[in-house]
Amino acid sequence: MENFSQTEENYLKAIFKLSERDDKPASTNAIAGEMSTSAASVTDMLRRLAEKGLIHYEKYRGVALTEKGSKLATGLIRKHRLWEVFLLEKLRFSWDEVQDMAEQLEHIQSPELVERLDDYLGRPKFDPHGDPIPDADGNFTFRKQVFLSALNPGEAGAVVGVNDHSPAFLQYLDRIGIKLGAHLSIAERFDYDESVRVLLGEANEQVLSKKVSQNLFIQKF
Amino acid sequence: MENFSQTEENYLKAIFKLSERDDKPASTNAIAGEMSTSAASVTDMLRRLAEKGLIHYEKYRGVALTEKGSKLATGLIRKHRLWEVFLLEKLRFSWDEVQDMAEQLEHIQSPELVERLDDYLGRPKFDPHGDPIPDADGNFTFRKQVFLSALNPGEAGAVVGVNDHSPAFLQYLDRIGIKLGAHLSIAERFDYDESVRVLLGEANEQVLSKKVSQNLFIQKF
DNA sequence: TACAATTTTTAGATTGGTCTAAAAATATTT
DNA sequence: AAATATTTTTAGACCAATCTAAAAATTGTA
Ligand SMILES: [Mn+2]
Ligand SMILES: [Mn+2]
Ligand SMILES: [Mn+2]
Ligand SMILES: [Mn+2]
Repeated sequence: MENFSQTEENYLKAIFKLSERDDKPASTNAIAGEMSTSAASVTDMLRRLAEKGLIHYEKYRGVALTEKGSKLATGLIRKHRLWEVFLLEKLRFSWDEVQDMAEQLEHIQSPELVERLDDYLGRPKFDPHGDPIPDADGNFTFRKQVFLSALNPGEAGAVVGVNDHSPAFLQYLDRIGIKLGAHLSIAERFDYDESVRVLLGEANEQVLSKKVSQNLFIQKF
Repeated sequence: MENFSQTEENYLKAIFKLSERDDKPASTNAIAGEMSTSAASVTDMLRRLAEKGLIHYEKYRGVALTEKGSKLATGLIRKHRLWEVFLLEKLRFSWDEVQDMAEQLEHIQSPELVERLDDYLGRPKFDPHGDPIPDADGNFTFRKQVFLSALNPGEAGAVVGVNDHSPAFLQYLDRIGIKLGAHLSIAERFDYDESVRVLLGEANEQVLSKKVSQNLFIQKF
């Protein structure tokens, strides 16, 4: 397999993420936003990625990954998430600290290393944020989950993932005692601001804002 | 601390290695050889590195690292060797496989990661090839060692390092049963081709070529 | 449907890293 | 010391990745 630059790889990941989000071609502007770069730079790069057969690109029409591009992006996500597990499980970093390091580690080129790492970590299926880790063939484990905001009073479930990966949000969750696997049930929903009162575990009651409830993935019991 | 490109970092390492080897300024050609690039490219890069205060550079006079450049190079070597230990000890790679991966991993930017990794590995003082791992302050553990070729018949010691890091040499050592820590003594020296007959451990006798004996570091008993 | 707003692309420039070929400086040999 | 060989630098070019400003295309609205 050819090698690609870290920049090219980051573009592929960005396009993958955007297509996954909306399930339609990613726009130049959206990619520019995701990559914190100018639209002009994106157009340049799209031309190059198309030339290398990594994306389908028609001027003004947005872009989608080709099979090849998709395989590559999935591989990057696999590496990113495995390294996150390593940093958390083995080096004892917390879930709000791993992003920047994984962002670099995902570009290490060595198929053998990825497989050994996967083995060493016990072939985890999810990363520290609850995101699925694709297997070596690029298959994601699917999990039935809903936003906390979609639960009705009386319903209960386990926290299985976060939608917002920002350190600020993750640290907030640490602070109020919510971590992956935590059990909770909806005690009350306030129409006023769409906040919810939840019972966490046995005896910990908290009111969570609408924003928070829209960023927590719950697997219903 | 500013960040430098992987290329700049690799140049610093090359210069460090060359200065260490001869203890005098590194020449443009020597660096070009080390980096597998043209002398013209090296001259270009030297100008840039000098501008950034990483090297002392006078046209036609060769180059030496500044304090700043030396600190940086030492940090890279620290990372490189720690990652090698990780790959060997944790991921079970062999000593002839780790070079390429460590060459990439050494560029991961995160001081915290290095320290955690060091901790995780039990603060090793030497890497899988017997090379000393500098501590966080850049201090190398010094070890009294000689080339096997410098030993006389009757003398004995332990193999503590290799001078040649090529997979071919390391695989050869694996093949004839020499690994770090192995005990050996000189049974006989042949003037004809400067090869030596050594006793390895209890009962394993081998004749080693001049070339091999010049690439093994021995700590005398 | 025409005009305005927005998005996207193009044009032209810059920086880092590389190359080959030629010129200049240094080192070696006679 | 002069001639020759070697090393190093310069000149000029190329590619990847980026930028700003301007032009072109598309989309939304009156
Ligand atoms: Mn990345
Ligand atoms: Mn994650
Ligand atoms: Mn390297
Ligand atoms: Mn080593």
